[in-house]
Amino acid sequence: MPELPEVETVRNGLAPAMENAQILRVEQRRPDLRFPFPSRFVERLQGRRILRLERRAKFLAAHLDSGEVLIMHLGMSGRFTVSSVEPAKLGAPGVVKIVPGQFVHASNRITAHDHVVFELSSGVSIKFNDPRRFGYMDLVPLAELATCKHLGALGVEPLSAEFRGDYLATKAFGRKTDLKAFLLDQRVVAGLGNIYVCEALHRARLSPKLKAGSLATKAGGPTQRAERLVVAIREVLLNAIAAGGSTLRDYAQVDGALGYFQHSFRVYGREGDPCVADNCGHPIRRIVQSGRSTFYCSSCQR
DNA sequence: CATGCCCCCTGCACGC
DNA sequence: TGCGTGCAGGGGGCAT
Repeated sequence: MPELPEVETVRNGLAPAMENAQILRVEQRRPDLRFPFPSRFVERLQGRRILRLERRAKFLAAHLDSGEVLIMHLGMSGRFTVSSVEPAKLGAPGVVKIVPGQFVHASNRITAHDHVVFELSSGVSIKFNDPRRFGYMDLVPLAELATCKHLGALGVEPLSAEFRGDYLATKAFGRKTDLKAFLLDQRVVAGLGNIYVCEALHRARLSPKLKAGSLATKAGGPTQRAERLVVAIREVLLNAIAAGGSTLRDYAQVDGALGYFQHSFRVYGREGDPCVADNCGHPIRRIVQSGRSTFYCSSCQR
């Protein structure tokens, strides 16, 4: 699920409960997720204080007062749920579930696929639930954070000042791969996934089947396509974050005010629907690239 | 190095 | 109702 806007939304939801809180207790309910948990995982967390919670690409990074950083990846189906340990104390039903940007009431009980539970001094317990177990957690020293195996090869953050047409052109120069696959490559742009690549390409009016190399001129500079793409990626991500991300599954008790960017999709999941671009109306097509669905308008995306 | 394919895992929607 | 098939927001690993 979680692409950059969803992870950013989860970070925003978790940060108030996690930052400056002490980890009182950790329950690790299985030996591995996608990868084994690091050795002595529970012991290295319990008693530590969380200094701050950051997002990098699709990762969450909780900086600890031990000098280590807890890295968390949500994979496809990872979710965090925050519930108050003692609801009465906080004076509310007090139970908040953080799905991509959505806050819904959740039970305090352990349910299927709850793999990790953190109990914090801020009075909440935070559960990590991940049915498919493509997510994972790791602990790395702060000094090695930027170069560790998880973050070391990542490209620039698309919402940072370094993300510009000339950056894309440099990365794309001479590349024969599809523009779609190029943008999904986390070493190029860190945080895009299948949905937002489709949406950005439509907004930039670029075909997902173009060669990535067409973002660079023969001299290696940015083409007009590269500049359009930068603008479109920024715009779609900012709009999605403002909407609290996208939620593709239905939840019984959803706070409708959050996580509604799925209603703003122009192509994703809309095969056969008329293209909403001005004066277009051409039916949206679904094709498969790199083994994943691509939705696009073959008329206005060139 | 770049590229393409398979795989990890569970749940769900759909067709018969 | 039950069952098989295909597909899902990610990305590591391996062959070519």
